[in-house]
Amino acid sequence: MKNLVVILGPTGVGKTELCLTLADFFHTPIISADSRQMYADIPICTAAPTPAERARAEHYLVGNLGLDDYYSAARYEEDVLKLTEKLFKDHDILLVTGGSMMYIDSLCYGIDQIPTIPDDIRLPLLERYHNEGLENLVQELKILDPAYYKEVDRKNPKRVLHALEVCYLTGHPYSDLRKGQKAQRPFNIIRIGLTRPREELYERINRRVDLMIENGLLDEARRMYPHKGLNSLNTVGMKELFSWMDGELTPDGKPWTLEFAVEKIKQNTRIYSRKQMTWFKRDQETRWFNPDDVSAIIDYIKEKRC
RNA sequence: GGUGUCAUAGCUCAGUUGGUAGAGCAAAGGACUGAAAAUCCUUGUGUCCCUGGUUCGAUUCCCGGUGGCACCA
Repeated sequence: MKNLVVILGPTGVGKTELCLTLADFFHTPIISADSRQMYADIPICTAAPTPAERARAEHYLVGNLGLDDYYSAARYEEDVLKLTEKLFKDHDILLVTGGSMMYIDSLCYGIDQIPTIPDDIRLPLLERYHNEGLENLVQELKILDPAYYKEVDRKNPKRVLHALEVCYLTGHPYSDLRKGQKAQRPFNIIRIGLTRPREELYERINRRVDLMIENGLLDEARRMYPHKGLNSLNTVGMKELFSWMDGELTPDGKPWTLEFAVEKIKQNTRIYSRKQMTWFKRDQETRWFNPDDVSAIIDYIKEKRC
């Protein structure tokens, strides 16, 4: 039996460093579970493993996408399953690490088969949303998929729009395709969560943002600025710097300063880390550790591996 | 030193013609099935600067004090 060790946790907790240690100890490659580190052009912003770090272990799914490549949790599931099939030929243990909650869950538990929405369906709906507002579309969903209408967050445009997209594309209610069944994997999954006292985590996040600035985050943002509309750049660390470059106004009516933008990056990263914890906490199969407690983590992996 | 003005939530400020107060931001909690670092929801008790006075009742009016700011010396 093969083992997939999934190391998850909030941003900045110390996943990268721990995983390099584990990869060295167990002689395994590292598969990233980070939806933003996949984009090759924003390594500083996403705190992607550096060339030096990548030299210490084989890395997969880092810097493998262009800014306007389409990607999704479903593709991630598919890509990693293919990858593990190949890598398990030479390894009994593989490491997966990252903080993208939905990617990790789609890998561990599967995701329903729902077709990818082509632009000729997506774009007109988006336009209708901008012109007509959300309420019209919600009413339409009520007709096309009354079951989903009941449970969906009707104030969340992304949810409502996606449900409609699926209805239009397939001709069936979106809820018919939402099976929510847990997938069986041909390998043993060991889920390890990393956490720290909140104050400590926040300090690490703040420090890391300062380091990013020192390491050239501004240049990275300037290079990306021409593409700022892309989803891949709707990312903490880029969007705040774009706001600063655009001279956006703060709540009290003054233009953003660089200092303000940096504070916002820190703040939004902290908020993001909390959202990650909210998601991760509810999973019952995750065992939690402090990332500094390396020997306990190694012992746990040894105990759980098949 | 004199005159004026301000002092209310972690911050910026509303407000109460006298019946103990509310916005934005921050902060915290939550949701989450193909754009997820996205998107969305919920949560507001604080010596209303301090002492005294008037009043049934003062954060609100009055005297004094303290601190900030402005102007005059």
